[in-house]
Amino acid sequence: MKRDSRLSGVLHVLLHMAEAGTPMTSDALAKMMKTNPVVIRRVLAGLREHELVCSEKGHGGGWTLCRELQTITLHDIYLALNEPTLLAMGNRTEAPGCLVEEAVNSALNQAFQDAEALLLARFRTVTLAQLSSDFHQRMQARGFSGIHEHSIFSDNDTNSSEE
Amino acid sequence: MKRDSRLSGVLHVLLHMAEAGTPMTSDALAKMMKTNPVVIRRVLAGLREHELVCSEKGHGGGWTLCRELQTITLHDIYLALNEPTLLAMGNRTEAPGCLVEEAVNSALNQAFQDAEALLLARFRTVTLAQLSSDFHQRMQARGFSGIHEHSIFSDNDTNSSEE
DNA sequence: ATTTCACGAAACATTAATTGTTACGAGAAA
DNA sequence: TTTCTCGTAACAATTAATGTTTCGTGAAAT
Repeated sequence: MKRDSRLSGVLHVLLHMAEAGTPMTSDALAKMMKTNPVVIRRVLAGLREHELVCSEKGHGGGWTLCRELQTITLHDIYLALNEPTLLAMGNRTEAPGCLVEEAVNSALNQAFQDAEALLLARFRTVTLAQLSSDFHQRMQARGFSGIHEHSIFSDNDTNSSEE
Repeated sequence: MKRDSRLSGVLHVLLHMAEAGTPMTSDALAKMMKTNPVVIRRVLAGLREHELVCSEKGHGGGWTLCRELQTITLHDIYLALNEPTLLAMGNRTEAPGCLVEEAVNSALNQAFQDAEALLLARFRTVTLAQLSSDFHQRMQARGFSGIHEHSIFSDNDTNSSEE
């Protein structure tokens, strides 16, 4: 079964937005994520409803974070993504009339619920600020000199194009 | 994202096989699971490779459990299903060149790995014998009198058809 | 022997979910 | 008034999963 990478993708996007300081367009984000601008808008529209990001039209418009990094947890983002499925497995049917099915569901549900609870608990403990801090540490470790250079984020990002 | 219910389904099937005593045909199992006999064969073929079930052709043939219930854990079955994905979410890319991505992956992977480990640990502790025992307790609780009746397993199962 | 029953396996079809794309509208700045 | 950007709906493409058909093989019943 294929894994949903929207949470991972959104985190990537939000951290880049935090670094940018200025609004980032759907086009720019789409290129970073190697996807389509409309897909970016679709996902960020959900975050906007939860007031995690703001969008502005017109010249100089685009997407910005509208809350402090340290106030946004992974759980907030998970909620803003509309609580996507966490586990790839589930029971065949709920509301079974079959006693075998009931016994099976009961055993599996205990395991599934505990795993979900663990994940959500973790999500609550991680803030965007922590991820950002981790990112900056990695930059230090890679010998970033302190002021703007090419390829701050990656060897592939070409957003620091012609200057 | 849709959940994979093969584990749940296989458990259902195996417990019914355990109750039956005699070989069960793919057709009979398919009707129970409201699916196609070929689908049943596909799934059980994997279990056969791991020597959890045996199949026999011809009259009186079908599928039987070939190990004792108490020796089969959910983890054995999970392995026999070829270790299906446990979590519905994953990282956008591994092997990132982007430091933001690295920071994100690192944080998420910790949570994901812990949740997976929890699930697998649980799977190791549960045997088919326990599920079977749970099933029998549920039968008692429903007032099963002790000898064969109609609808042992469910109000829907029509395998105890004309007698 | 022949028929019937059952699995084995490959090829193909269908379905459902996700993702990508196009097109057009509306607001804001240059 | 032109350009930039998001908003939205409709549509297309892709992919994974599931279901179906068909024919082959072995085993038991007749």
